[in-house]
Amino acid sequence: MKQDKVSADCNQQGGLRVRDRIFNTARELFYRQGIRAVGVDAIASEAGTNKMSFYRSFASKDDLVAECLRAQVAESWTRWDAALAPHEGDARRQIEAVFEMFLAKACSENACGCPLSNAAVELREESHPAREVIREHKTEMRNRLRKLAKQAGAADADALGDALLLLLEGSTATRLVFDGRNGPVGNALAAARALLDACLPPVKAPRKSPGKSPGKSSGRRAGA
Amino acid sequence: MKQDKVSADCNQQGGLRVRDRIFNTARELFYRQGIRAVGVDAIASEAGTNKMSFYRSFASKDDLVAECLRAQVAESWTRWDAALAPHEGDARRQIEAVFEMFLAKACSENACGCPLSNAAVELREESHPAREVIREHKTEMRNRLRKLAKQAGAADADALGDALLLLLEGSTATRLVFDGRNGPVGNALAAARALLDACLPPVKAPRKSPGKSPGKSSGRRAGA
DNA sequence: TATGGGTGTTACCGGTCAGTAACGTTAGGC
DNA sequence: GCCTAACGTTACTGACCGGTAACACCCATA
Repeated sequence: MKQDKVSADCNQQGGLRVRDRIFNTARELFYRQGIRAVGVDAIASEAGTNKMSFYRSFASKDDLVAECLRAQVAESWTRWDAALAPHEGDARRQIEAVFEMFLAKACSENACGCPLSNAAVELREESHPAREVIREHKTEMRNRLRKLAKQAGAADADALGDALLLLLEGSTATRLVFDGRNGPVGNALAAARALLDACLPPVKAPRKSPGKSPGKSSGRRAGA
Repeated sequence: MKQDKVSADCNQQGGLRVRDRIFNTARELFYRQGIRAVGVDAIASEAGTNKMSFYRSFASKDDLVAECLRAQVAESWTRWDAALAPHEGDARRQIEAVFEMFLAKACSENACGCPLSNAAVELREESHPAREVIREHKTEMRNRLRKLAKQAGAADADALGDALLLLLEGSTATRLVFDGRNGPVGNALAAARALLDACLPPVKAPRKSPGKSPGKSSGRRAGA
C-alpha cells in the first residue's frame, strides 16, 4: 500500500534487501548512539521498514548486535591485512603502517571509539553473545601485535606488543571525550615510534639522528 | 512498620542516612553493571529503601549519575596527589608513582575500567550533565600529565604527556576484556618507563645499564 | 506534649522496551 | 494464472523505565 520508498532512509541503500538495510542501519546507530540507547523500533524505521521485518531477519536484538560486531571484526582484519601487505618482510614498518591506518580511522571526523570496546562497556552480562566476539577479537589483536613485535626483533616482544595495544586502545577510548584534531590521539603514532626505537635493536644503515621526544622521532635509532 | 534493617543491604552501611546509602549503592551498581543497565528501582531496593526516598534525595537519575561521577573525580585527584606527595621535586619519579597507583587500581580483582570513560561510552547525548564532568576530568588529567612531563624535562612535553595518557586510558579500557593478571595492563608500567627513558634527558648519576625492552627497563637511561 | 523532618508504603502515570500474532500486499518465476 | 517468498501494516503482550501523589509512621527536638 503505502510502501512508497520516497522518504525511506536518507542513506541511499535503495537496492538492498530489507535485511541488509536493517543491518547497515543498526551498525551505524549502534556506533553513533550506543547499543542500549537504540531500540529495535528505531532501527527498523530508520531502515525504512518495520519491527516485524526486523524479527523476520534476526532472531533477537542481541543476535543482531553480535552479528554487527562480527562484521566489524571482519572489516577490521581486512584493513589490517591491507596495511601490512605493502611492507612484507619489514615488521617494524608493518607496525607503523597498522598504526597509521588505525589512527587515521580513530581521528576521522565522526569517529567515536572502537565499536567492540564500546560494546564491552555497554554489555556486561557474561552471557551476552557479543562478549565472546569482543574477547576473541581483542585477544587476536593482542596476539598479532606481539607477533609483529617479535618479528621486528624485540627482546621482550610480548611487552612491546602489549604496549602498542594499550596505545591503540587508549587512542580509540579517548575519542569519546577529545576530538580527533587536538586530542591526545594526535601523539599516538609518535609514541609508538618512540617505543619502537627504544625496544627494537638498531637497524644497520643509520638514516637520521635519534629524536629525543616522541614528537620528532620518525626514523630508527641509529645504533649504539 | 516493616522497616526492619535486617535484610537491608548486605554491605554494612547501617549507620548511614538514606541518601548516602543510595549514593554508595548507585556508584557501585553503575560501575559494576553499567549506568543504563541499572534502574532507579534497583538502586533503591539494593540500598534497602524505595524509589520515593530516592526521589526525595535526588532530582533525577541523570543528576545522581553526574554526582556519582563528581565524587569519582574527587577521589581520583586525592589518590593522585597522595601518589605525588612523597616525591616532591622529582617529576619523573612522580610520573612513575602515578602510574603505579593508577595501574594497581586498574589491575585489582574486580576493576572494570574507568567509571568516567565508561560513562562517556554509555551517555552520548551532549546535553547529559555527566558529559561536562567527564570532559573536564579527562582534560585536567591530560594537563597534569603534560605538566609533569614538562617538569621532568621532556623536550616535547605535550607529546610525552599525551603518550602517557593513552597508556593509562588503554589500561583501564582493556580491563573490560582482559583480566588484571595476564592482561596487557601488566606491561603498562614498563611501557611508561621505556617512554620516559626515551623522551627524558639522561640523569646525572647512572645507576643501571639501559634495558632494551619495556619489560626490563626499571632504571633511567644512563647517558649518551 | 506538640511539631516537623526523615522515612516507608502503596498505587499510580505515561512512555518505551523486546517480541509476537494475524492478515494484506507485492512481485517474480513457473 | 498461480504459487510462493518477501515484505508491509496494525494491533497487541508483558515487562520495565523514570517519575509522582497521597498517606502513615517514627523519633528527636523544642
